[in-house]
Amino acid sequence: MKGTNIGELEELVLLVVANLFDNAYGIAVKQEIEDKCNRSITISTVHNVLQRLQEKDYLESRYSDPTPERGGKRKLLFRVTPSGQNALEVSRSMRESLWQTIPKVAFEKE
Amino acid sequence: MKGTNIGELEELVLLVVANLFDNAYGIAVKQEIEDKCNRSITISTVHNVLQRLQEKDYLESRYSDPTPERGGKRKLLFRVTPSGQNALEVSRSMRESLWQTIPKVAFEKE
DNA sequence: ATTAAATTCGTCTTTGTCGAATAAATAAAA
DNA sequence: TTTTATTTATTCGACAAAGACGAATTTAAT
Repeated sequence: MKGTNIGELEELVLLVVANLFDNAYGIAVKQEIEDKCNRSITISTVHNVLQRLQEKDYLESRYSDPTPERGGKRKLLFRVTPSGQNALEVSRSMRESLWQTIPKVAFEKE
Repeated sequence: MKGTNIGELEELVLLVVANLFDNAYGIAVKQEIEDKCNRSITISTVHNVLQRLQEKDYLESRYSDPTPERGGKRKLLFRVTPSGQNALEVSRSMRESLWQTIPKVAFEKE
């Protein structure tokens, strides 16, 4: 079922891109995931996911200008599309409604 | 990284098992996912995920007695473990905190 | 040339998905 | 009453999609 669903890491990356809104490129996303989410991840994994999200039309991208620092080549900047925003909202509300109906007994220590 | 992470479907199934607390077996989980989550899924997929969640120690199981109805063989009933509950709470709060910090501009129509 | 910031490529593991096979119970037929 | 069919349920084997990484490549400043 290629393209319809949204994986766990894909959702996380989508949220992080939204957070970084005007500076969302590979390395920044990696940093944010490691800092805010306390989870280690390699840069190639991040790029892989960013690319797949773009293929699914949940992200769009453009190149920035190079920056005047050593090695400061242009960055591929990402932004969440309306479709991506929708996907995020759908999975959030689905899960929240399931949380609301969990009977208390389900989580009781016996 | 086998065993540590929790996939998107695994999380959904975990939430559904919590919802069905004393009647969480394969077919009931399948029904619940199709009804409440508006998503079609086969019974073998459900069983596969249930089994993997048990291997990860996020679910535990026991057999029920057979029921006196046609074909009413014993069911394998699942319950969320404390570890599974924790996994659910961790991913929920991680995502919620990311939602809280998304700048409004990120989701503005241009 | 060398070093640094970034992205792309190729490969492998884990998760998601299904069809078909098997098992166990009741009901119907013979 | 024993055997055949039907129903509820789980297990098995295979493959596709998502997650993950190391190494290679590109582009810019020193």
